[in-house]
Amino acid sequence: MSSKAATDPRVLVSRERVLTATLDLLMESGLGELTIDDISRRSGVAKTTIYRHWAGRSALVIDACSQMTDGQELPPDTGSLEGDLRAILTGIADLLGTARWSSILPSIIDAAEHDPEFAGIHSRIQRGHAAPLRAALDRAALRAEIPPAADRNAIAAALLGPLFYRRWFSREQIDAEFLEMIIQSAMAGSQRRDRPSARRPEVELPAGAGVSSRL
Amino acid sequence: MSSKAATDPRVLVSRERVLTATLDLLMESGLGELTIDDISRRSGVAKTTIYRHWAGRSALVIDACSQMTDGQELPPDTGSLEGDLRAILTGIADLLGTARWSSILPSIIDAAEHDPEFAGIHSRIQRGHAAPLRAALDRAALRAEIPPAADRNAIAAALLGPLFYRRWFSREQIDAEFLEMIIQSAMAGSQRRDRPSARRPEVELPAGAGVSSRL
DNA sequence: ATACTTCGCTACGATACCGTAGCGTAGCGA
DNA sequence: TCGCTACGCTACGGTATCGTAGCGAAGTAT
Repeated sequence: MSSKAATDPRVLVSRERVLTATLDLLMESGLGELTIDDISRRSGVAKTTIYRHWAGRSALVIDACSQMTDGQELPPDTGSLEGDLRAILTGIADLLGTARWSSILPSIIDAAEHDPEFAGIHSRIQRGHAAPLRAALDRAALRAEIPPAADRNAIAAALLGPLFYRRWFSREQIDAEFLEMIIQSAMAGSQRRDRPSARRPEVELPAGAGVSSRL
Repeated sequence: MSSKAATDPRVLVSRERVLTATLDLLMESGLGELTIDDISRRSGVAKTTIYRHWAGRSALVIDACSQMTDGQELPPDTGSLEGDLRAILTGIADLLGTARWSSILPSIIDAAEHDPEFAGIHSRIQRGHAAPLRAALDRAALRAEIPPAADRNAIAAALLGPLFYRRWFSREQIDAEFLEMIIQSAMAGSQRRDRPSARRPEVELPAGAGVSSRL
């Protein structure tokens, strides 16, 4: 009773086979097509065993998605903002082309739009791959490469947004020139901008241009 | 036989009620939860009637999504690139906060990831809201506000990407300061960049940083 | 008025997925 | 070796959704 952590190797292999099968199916067919029976067939694990470990489809999917952020590499520190950005964005561009999560994330985002539990998962994933970028921007602020009052969330959006846009919206190729252009743009744009909350309480938009935040 | 276009008012109202109910349900619960029975209940149109007009769920959803791009307004021409961008991005930010499609698009993007038919729909929608921006960039190129050889697709990504990122990825507020920062960044970044295809045939990336395009 | 079309309704059969129960087997730990 | 645990398997009952058939009522056009 002291440790609920599974030590029995049979449990571990069952869990792993199910989770990987879930991610595979999620990548191939999306969240809408995902069924427990398919997972059972694909993983070779009996459906009853799956229900012994997870309460249902929802719990399983959440579990699988949650551990999708594992295996993160530490952010590099090249000594300059430009070098950091180039390294980080190149890595992300790489993931966008190959990694499982670039196929799965749309399902999670869609689910997050309607289900608060998935919104939480997505929020964690989101913070996950923005973290190296935030760290690099913090270092750059310390080195005074960007104004300390600069809105780093906005800069992160200016950097990551275009990449994601190309992967999921315009479906265009991401090449080195594109990355370079994005980096130069963001660095130029970060020079004269203040973080709003540091100066004024809040700025109202003319015509409700805000997003009704669900989280 | 000359005109398949429905003139019978009963057909028209049936079609419209079904389509709007479909979009409503799509917005509320997403594509994964959408069923014909729900659409029938919500619209008040009998299920059999729905099947008289559409071959199945897929055809109906595609039809509904296709006409989501209608009602597009003409892009303004303020005379300067900066003015055009401000007007266009403000409008998009507005839509992101209120319009139906900002809730539905994630479902379409997710479906596009696995279904080529949805990929086509998404492609059309995508071109739809990038069109005013492209027109503005073309005008700016004619006025030599940006280099004629500038990669306008990349600039569009640098402008739209951050907005979409805030709406669906980071789920942060989009305020006027953010828009201004994005506009300034993109305009600065657009000054020294060439359109790759206009100079060299194609550039290979060092480490497969490209997106395996499905379309 | 009358012929034609469309609709709503009920009732189906078929299929798929859910989640559970029971039983025998095989692997694990002491 | 010997309990204990987890597993696979089969078989369920329940539910939801699909897509279709048939019929009478209501609307449309001429």
